[in-house]
Amino acid sequence: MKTLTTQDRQQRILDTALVLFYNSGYFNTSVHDIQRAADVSIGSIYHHFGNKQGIARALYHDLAARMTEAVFRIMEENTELYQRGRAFVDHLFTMAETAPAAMHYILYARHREFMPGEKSICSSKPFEQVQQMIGQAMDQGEIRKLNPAIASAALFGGAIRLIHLRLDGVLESPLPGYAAETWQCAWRCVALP
Amino acid sequence: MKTLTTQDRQQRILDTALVLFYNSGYFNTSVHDIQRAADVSIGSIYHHFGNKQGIARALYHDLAARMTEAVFRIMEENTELYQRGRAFVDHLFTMAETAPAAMHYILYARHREFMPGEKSICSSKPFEQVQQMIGQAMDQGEIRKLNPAIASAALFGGAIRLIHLRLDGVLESPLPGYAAETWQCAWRCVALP
DNA sequence: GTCTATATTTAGATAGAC
DNA sequence: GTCTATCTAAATATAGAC
Repeated sequence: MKTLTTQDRQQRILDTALVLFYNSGYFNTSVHDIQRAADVSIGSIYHHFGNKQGIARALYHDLAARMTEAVFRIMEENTELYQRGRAFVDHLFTMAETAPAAMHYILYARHREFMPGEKSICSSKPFEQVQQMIGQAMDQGEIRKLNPAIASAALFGGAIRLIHLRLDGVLESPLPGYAAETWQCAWRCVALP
Repeated sequence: MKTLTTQDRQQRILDTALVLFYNSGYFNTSVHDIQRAADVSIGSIYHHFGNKQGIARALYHDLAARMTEAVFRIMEENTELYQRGRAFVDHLFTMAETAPAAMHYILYARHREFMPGEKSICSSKPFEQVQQMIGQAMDQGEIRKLNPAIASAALFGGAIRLIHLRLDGVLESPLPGYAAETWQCAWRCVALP
């Protein structure tokens, strides 16, 4: 075995918690479960995260930050909404396959139930970026003028729905195979006449 | 005060539990909370529902049955997917306003976390009815040929997304006002060229 | 069927040695 | 910073009178 740095330890606690939350849910996972699975002492967990909520919050901020970064990168690498949205769907679908626990935690978890005071993922940074992106495209005449909420729901609601189905085990094939058709489909909602 | 029949009592337990689950979540609601809020003894609850899961299951079956009935009625009253889907969106949006707790419980709750063995809402009766409805419209040439999962996600993913936003407090206006535009938008995804 | 009182278990959290 | 041992509160569930 090798010795762990403090950072490694913290990360391992988070990684382990994420998987347990994914498999059993936040409330069915005890701090003792995390301690056992991460092979770390319970004292260590409380030292770093204060309490169980602290673990949830740390995870939330980590994953939200990563998502923000991804959206930012996508917006830099593409100029039009059509390309950007497509890249975003690709990103989400890929992530759902490679990091299902993380995807689940971001999209699914009833955060309010265990992180009171934390603002909903729908009001968070990456979500706002996407809204902004759509508003811009509307102003520039790339897409139809629509209620912004309806436009974003129409553009990404289908993809999100498919992710839910996949994470629920209803879809058997990997999501990336659906990305092209999903996006073409969604685009029709907002495309100019 | 008036005396309650056994049925009234059971229903009141369920109604109370639903609201508490909506406000605080299943795991943050204790059986004692339900007992207190419903003004019923804890013995009564255990007598009727066996355990806490029993309450959740009874609620689930009740609400799923009501949803199945609604879908069935909509299918009877309309013949084409365009009308049926529109009526379904209306139904969902109205229900989200008049019975948010019920809507939340159906759409949102992580049922697997507290009702192991129960099949996901996505594999349940009303969901299958909708899938069938779409398949039929595809066969009859009312809509484009698409992967069925993508088609249903495209048609109703946007509406579901808006319901989530509304229940999360992100949308301030009542949903029914969005129904027409939402459905017109969604329909473009599947409309013939 | 309904009630109160109680048993049992387990969770979250802390103390204090190292 | 990490650990073990322990405390305390609360939740699910049961027993048994009415």
